[in-house]
Amino acid sequence: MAELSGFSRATVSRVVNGTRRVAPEIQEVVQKAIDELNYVPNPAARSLATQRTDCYAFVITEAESRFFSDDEFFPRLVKGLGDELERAGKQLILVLAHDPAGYARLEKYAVGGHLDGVILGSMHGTDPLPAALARVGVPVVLSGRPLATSDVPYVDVDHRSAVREAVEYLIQSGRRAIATIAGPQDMVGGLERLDGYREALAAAGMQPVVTYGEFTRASGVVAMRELLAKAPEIDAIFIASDLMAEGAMQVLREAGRRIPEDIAIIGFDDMELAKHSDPPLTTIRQPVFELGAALARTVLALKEGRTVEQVTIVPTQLVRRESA
Amino acid sequence: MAELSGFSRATVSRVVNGTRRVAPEIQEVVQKAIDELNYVPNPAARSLATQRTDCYAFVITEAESRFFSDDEFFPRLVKGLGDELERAGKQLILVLAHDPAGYARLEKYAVGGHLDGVILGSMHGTDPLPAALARVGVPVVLSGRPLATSDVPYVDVDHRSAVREAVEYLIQSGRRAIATIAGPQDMVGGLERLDGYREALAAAGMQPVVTYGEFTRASGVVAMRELLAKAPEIDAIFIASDLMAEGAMQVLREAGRRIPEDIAIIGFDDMELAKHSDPPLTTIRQPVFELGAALARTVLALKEGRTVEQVTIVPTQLVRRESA
DNA sequence: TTGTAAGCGTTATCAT
DNA sequence: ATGATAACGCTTACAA
Repeated sequence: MAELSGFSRATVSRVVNGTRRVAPEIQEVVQKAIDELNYVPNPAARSLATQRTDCYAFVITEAESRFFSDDEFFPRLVKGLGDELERAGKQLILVLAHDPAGYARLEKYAVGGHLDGVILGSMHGTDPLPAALARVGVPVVLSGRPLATSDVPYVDVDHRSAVREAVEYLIQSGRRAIATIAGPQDMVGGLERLDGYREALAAAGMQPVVTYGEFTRASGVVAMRELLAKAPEIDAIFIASDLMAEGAMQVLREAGRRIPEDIAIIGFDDMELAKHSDPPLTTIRQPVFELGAALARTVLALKEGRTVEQVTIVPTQLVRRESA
Repeated sequence: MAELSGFSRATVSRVVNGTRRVAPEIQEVVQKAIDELNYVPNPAARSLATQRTDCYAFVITEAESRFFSDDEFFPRLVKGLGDELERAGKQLILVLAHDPAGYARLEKYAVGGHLDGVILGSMHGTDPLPAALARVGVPVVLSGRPLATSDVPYVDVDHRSAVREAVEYLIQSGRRAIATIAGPQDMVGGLERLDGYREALAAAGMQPVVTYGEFTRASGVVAMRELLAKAPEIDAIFIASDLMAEGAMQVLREAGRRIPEDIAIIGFDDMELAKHSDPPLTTIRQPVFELGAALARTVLALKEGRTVEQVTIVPTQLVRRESA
C-alpha cells in the first residue's frame, strides 16, 4: 500500500485494523484509497509483525475414506467450527494427516508458525499428535474425549449419561428385553455409549445383550441379523448410530417385526435420515454445530492466553419420534 | 535462528535451502546446530522475502454434504493432488467456499498472497470464481471441464469417448435395447456421459432410452424403477456412476432380472464397490489419482511461469468384470 | 490524533 | 565460498 492516500503507513494500518482512533475524515480518505487500489494487506508481512497468522487448522487424522464417508458428523462440525472462527475474523483450513509422515508435516507446519491453533478430530486409540503439538506451544483442542488421559482440552457430549437416560426411557416404556448394537470399541463414543447402556440395564437388574458394528449402515445390517439369531426375544434396541439403526430397521422390516409395536429402536446422532426413516427414528441428538462452535471458542481462547475449561460438555437431547 | 552455529545467517539460509555451494564442513556444523535448536524457518518471514507461500488450496465449492458424500472421487483426487504437491515440497490445504461469502473470503485470501495456487473442484453450472482468481493473477486450475468456456486450464477425462466406447461394446455384445441412467445435467460429467451414450446409439441406428439420477445410490434405485416401468424390454444399461449402478442392480435383482444374462450393466468410476457388487461391475475407470497428480503438476507449472496445456486429458479404461 | 522508526525472520544481492 | 546489508510489507512503541 503505497501511502498514495497521502498519509503515513502507520495511519493506514490503523484504519485497516480499526485499532486506535483515527480522525473520521482521514479514515474516509484512506478507506477510499484502499477501495480504489483494491488494497489487501500482505498476510506474510502481517504475520511477521504480529506473530499471528489468523489461520486455524482442522486436522483430519482418520483415513480419508472414513472422513469422507456419508456420515453427516464431520461436515456439520466443520461448519460450526468455520462459522464461529469466521466471526472472529479467522480462517479455517482443513489438513489431512493420516499417517506418520503426515503427522510430521503437520507438526512442522504448525511449529513453523503457519497456524494459530489446531483442532483435532476424533481419533482412534491413543494418539501422540495432540500432546506433541501442545508441547511445542501450539494451541490445541480435541473434538471428543481422547482415550488416553491427557490435559489437552476437549469438547464432547456426555455419551454415557445420554444413553443411560435413553435406555431408562425404554425401561419405563415397559420394554423388558433390551439389546444394543454398540460402536467400535477403540473409539470413546463407541465405548461410552455401551457403558451407558450397561449402567441403565444393571440399575434395572436386566441382562445386557450386546453386538457390535462400525457405525455404518452396512455394519448395522450385519449386527441386526446376528442379534435376531442370537436373541429373537428382544423387544427394544439401543443402536449406537443412526446409520446402523437404519440398516437394522431394514432387517427388522424384512423379518416382519413391527417398529415400535414389536420392537422399539433408539438411535444416536439425529442425522437427517432419522426424520425420514420408516418409521421416523427416536434418537439422541448431538448438537454437532454447537460442538464445532465450542471447539472454535476454546482454541481462540487458548490462543489469546485466556484460561479455558479442560473439558466442555455440550448437552444432548432425546428426540422422540415413532420408533420408540 | 540465532547464528549460534557461528556462521552468518546468509550461510545458514544456504544450507537450509540447499541453494548454492557451502563447504561440507560448515554445512555439517550448521546442520548440527539446526537439529539441536530444533530450528524451523519462519514461514511468514520466508514468504515475505520470497514472495511465495508454498501453499496450495483445493477449494471445495460444493455444499459440504456433497463433498463429504460417500463418493470416493474427492478423497482420491485429494490424495493424488496432495502426494504430488508434497513431492514438490508444497503444502495442500482444503478450503470450503460454498456460498458467495465464502467465495469472497477465498478470493481475498488468495489475492492477499496466502496461496501460491488454487485447485478448484468440479462445479455445477457456470462459476465466476476461477476467472476471478485468474484475473487477479493467482494460478488456477480446474478439476473437470467447466461448463462455460474459459481459458482457465483444466484436467479431465474424456467422458464422451469413454462412454461411447463402452456402449459400442454393449452393442457388439449383441445387446439391442440399451438404456441409460444419466447424471445431473448441470454438470459436465453428467452431460458428456449422456452425449457419449447418444452418439453410440445414433451410430448404430438405435433408439435412446434415458432416465436421470443424481450420481447417488438412492437416485439409482429410483431411476431404475422408473426405467423398468417405462421400458421393461431393455437388455442393457449404461449407468453414469457406480453408485447409481449399485442401486439399480439391487432393484433389478429384486425384480428377478439376472445380470448379465437378462440385462447387462456398465457403470462409471470404478469405485471400490464395483469389485464387490453382485455381480462385480463392469465399469469405466477414471484414474482419479492421476487426475489429482496432473492437477498438481499443472498448477505448479503455472506458478513457475511455465506454459501449460490448457486442457489435460487423462485416459480412462473399460474394466470388464461380470455385469457386462 | 498522527508520524517516525524500529523491528519481525528470512532471502538475495553484492562485495570480499 | 562466505559475510554484510538491503529488501520484503506490515505493526507498534514512542515521539511529536
